[in-house]
Amino acid sequence: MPDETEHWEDRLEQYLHEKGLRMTRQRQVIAREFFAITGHPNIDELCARVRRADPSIGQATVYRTLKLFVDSGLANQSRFGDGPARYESADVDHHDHLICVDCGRIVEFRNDTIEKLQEKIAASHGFEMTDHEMVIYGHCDAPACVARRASRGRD
Amino acid sequence: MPDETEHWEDRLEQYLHEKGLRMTRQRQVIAREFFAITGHPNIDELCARVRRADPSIGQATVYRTLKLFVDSGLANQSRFGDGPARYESADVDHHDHLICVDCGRIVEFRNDTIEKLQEKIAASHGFEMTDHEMVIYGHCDAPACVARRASRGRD
DNA sequence: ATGGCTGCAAACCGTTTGCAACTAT
DNA sequence: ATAGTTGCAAACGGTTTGCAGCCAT
Repeated sequence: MPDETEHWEDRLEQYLHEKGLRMTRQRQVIAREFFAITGHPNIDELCARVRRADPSIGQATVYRTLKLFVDSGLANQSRFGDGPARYESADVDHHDHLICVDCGRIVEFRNDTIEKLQEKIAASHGFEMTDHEMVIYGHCDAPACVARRASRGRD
Repeated sequence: MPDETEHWEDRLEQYLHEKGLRMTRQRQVIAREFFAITGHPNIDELCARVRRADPSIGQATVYRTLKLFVDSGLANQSRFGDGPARYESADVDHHDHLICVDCGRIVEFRNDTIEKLQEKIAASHGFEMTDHEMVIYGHCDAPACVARRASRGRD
């Protein structure tokens, strides 16, 4: 189990060293921008941010670097519905997602009862659980969403 | 709530009629093939089967027809990991999926405690749940998978 | 100097769409 | 007759990849 208290700088450096890979200016910039974001950026959003810091960085490099982060365990990839892949730092505890089908707001939650049940369910079917995804879709209580729903209901 | 005891023939016909749409030879063939499958076919697999029955049916029609089934509530779409969309008949009770990361085997399960917890979690965050997806990934106990894992563990 | 890394553009793959011909109503 | 439907092929959007040059080691 990785030491979650280490900073991503050290963890990334260590991973690169282990694998004989190299720390580059691009990887530094992408990592700095990525780990500064609290949220679930997709590649386009990340690309925009990265390019504000260094416009010369190509989209392909951002794709390749995020894949590197996922492989190294520094980031997690999620897919919500049909949309593009979204990423988040893995330096926090595991959690699942709640998504508003109206405004796209993403809320994180964690429920230990469900986590434990998942293990149990997997085991009862002869599976050794390695991972899981859980996304709940619904209408959130943001004023704009409630209003939109009310006016649609009237039609 | 739709009457689950009606056959898909009637439900489809009713939906088409409601929406002013038409029953065509292609839709009949695709529906017959789709509802005869127990499993989670993707478009390619379905297409292959449909074309065995009628080689003149185009892939686009299969895509459009499955979308129709989903819109009508006759089918559910799922996405597992990165792969293509998979479909299954909605004429059975809701369930979630357990997928073997080694062989791709898909096992269905249902757990009412989790279902109820999901509602509660959504509500506690001010969401009105409309849907949810839950996929557990793991290593299954099929002999081939156990063997593969054992030999990989030795490396 | 070596071999990993980069940006670019082209390829890829699942899916959607424009179109002219066709067909269920 | 009307308007929905079809097959085809082209377009699409997100992602990956081949390549020639670049740069960290």
